[in-house]
Amino acid sequence: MPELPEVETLRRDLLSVVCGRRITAVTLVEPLVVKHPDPGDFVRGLTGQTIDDVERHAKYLQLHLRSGSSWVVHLMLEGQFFYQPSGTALASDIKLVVQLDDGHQLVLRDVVGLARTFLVTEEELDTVLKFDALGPEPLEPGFTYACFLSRLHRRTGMIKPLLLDQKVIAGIGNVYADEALFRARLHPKRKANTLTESELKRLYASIREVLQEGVQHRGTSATRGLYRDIWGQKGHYQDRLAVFRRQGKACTGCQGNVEQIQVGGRATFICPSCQVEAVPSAAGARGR
DNA sequence: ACAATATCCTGCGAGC
DNA sequence: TGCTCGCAGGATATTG
Repeated sequence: MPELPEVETLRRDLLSVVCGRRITAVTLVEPLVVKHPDPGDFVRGLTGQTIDDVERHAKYLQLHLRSGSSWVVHLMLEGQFFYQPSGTALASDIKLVVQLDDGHQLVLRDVVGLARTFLVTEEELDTVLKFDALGPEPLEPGFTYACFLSRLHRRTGMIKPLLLDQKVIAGIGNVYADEALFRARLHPKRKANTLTESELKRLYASIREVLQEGVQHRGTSATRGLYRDIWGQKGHYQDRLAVFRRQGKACTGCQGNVEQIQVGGRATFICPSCQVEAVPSAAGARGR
């Protein structure tokens, strides 16, 4: 499941190869992956376009086209996006093949069938994709501690589901939410409005750290559907995970073992001794 | 407005 | 062995 670090890795690699490339042909194998506009208009609109830039918004990849429109891809749980020589034998579950004028093809693959793609105008980025509703980018300079606090202001829900909410903060998924909460020594079921100032500071720093490290190590390939980069290579952050999918294994910070629990309907991994659910009783637990 | 839950989809592991 | 069942999980819709 590609999250911010994985999609950011895809973005950077893509940027290095597709800028200025013209799309010479589009083969839509599975029309259901196109959510906007209708499949025919998608193929006609994409064909002949030149790619000028690649951006990321939360877990969306946005390929800017010279027309001013954008080709947007969301990989959801198991989507893969490859850049490979044209004519490379196609794997199973290929949804879309886009030929470029450099003798390469961009391939969208997805076993589960939840990945989705769009061709949108500048205006439709907000009306169709709701980009304007996305929370702040946690690795951007604008994501200050004050910004982080404002996103959690008066929120009463459990902290982990809030971290997963793309409208609260953009780009965090199940892997990095668990890693950030472990690093901050916070139980995922803690209510946001019960977090103390020191806890909030720890969480803010931890979110940035785990995402930065994830990017540095080119993402995590430990999950179902194995994340791969545009060349088909794995990331390396799975070797550094402290809790995610490490149930039964030794905690990296104490003598205990990692456990798996359910939080908000999601599999969640914690060290029960490092991450206690109780609210600290000492002073400083001012509500937010 | 917010919180909580169901739904989508397919492969896979557990259990019988 | 082969079947069923439940789970995985990001985004979205729905319900409270």
